[in-house]
Amino acid sequence: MPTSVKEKKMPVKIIIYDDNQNLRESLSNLLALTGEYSIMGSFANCENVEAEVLKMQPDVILMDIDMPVVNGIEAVKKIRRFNEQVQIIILTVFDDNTHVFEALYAGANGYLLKKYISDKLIHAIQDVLTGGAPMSPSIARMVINNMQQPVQQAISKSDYQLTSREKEILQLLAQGNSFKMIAADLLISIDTVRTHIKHIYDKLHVRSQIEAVSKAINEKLV
Amino acid sequence: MPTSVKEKKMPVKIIIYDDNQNLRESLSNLLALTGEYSIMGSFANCENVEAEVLKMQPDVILMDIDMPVVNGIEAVKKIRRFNEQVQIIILTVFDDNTHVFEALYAGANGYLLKKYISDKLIHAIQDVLTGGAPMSPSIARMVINNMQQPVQQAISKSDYQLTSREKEILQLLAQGNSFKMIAADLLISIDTVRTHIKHIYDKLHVRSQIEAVSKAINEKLV
DNA sequence: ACAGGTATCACATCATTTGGGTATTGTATA
DNA sequence: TATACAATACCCAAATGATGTGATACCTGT
Repeated sequence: MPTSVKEKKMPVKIIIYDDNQNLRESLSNLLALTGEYSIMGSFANCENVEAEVLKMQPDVILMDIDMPVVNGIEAVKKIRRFNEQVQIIILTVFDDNTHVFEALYAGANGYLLKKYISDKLIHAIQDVLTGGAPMSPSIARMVINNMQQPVQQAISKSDYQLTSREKEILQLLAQGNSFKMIAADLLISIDTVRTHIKHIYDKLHVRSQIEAVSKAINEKLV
Repeated sequence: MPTSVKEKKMPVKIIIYDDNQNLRESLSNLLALTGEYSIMGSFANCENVEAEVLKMQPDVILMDIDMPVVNGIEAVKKIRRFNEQVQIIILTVFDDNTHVFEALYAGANGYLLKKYISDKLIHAIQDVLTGGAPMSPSIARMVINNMQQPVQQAISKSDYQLTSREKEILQLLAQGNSFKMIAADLLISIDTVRTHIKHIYDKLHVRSQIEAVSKAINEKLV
């Protein structure tokens, strides 16, 4: 968890990257109104993002995605190579899967659609500073759907009615143990292991160790 | 994306599950104030959740987690077996990883901490109905951190300097093919397959098929 | 032209796995 | 109580895999 809770008094240092000059000025004005934020700089592109971040040591960066020369996602990656602390909020018009996930994978802390700026930006900045991750609701939905996918496969998947002993043995097998090692582990004879494994093969409709392990791991049976 | 946009006029049908009677009444009152919501029912436990949801066909369900008999996460799973449309918002005091992910995996659409109910509940209900996923900011942060993990593993992962032929053979092996089948597939002799596999074992530091396949799949080499 | 790496093939030996069986015990259940 | 199933154990014969040693051929870079 980030540890960027500000001490009182100290204004929050912010840098803005966006190629639209009007927007940069609007943001600066909006943030200046509160008196709690100090705009260290605002830039139309990310050509010198590393130097700028290093020099100004901002607490928060507001980052557009679609900019000339270096796009915002690349810029986030560059920043994250040397700075894990700064809170980065993406401000963009893109609400498609690709942009959202690339940005979050790259290391962004929040993702706010531009249409919500006037409503939510101040709140979003407070969120990231207190360890939250502000996202427009539609973005959050995409993220959740993304994490649910593998599970929905899991739900539809049958478990082949393996007994608990058989699951145990399949698990040991999938971890790379030989019959002999499994027998030693479970304190039973190797022939018993063989019998269980024969039953497992029958139930999984496979004919060898390798097929069983492959199927077990791929279908997350273990 | 969900298609539960309500037509005007029709009030939004809501069911509440929470074992705290005071909270159930507070929620009902809060929602009744606006006149846009119709509380179809509120229950202290999920014993008959399936029948209730089937009968009342709610648009939104507000679900506590910690309830006697059937907990909220199990209830979400039960509901999702027959109803994909209803929007489920978890209302809970739990903000730990386990509860959050289990709930979202189970099929919840939003996750709101109880301390934010007065501030955010109305908004959260609007969110889920318009395809959003309301989450408390700290919850969103957990979700994002979770999705960033696998990538960081991926980056640090070594490739053991396998040649392309070796990777090809390892892949076929991990799909459950015997040496014989691999040889037939690649139109080479079984002894050649053996040799490649010997080299693979050396490079992966393993001594058997299963160990190699287990390592390959778990480290996403294939 | 030579060294190093890759891909190919062969032979031999020993260990492990597989595919048929059969059988005993205990537990749960119709 | 009779039946079914899970877990245990054993046997035999055949297939497959593990390991070592050696060899040929083709690139690539020096």
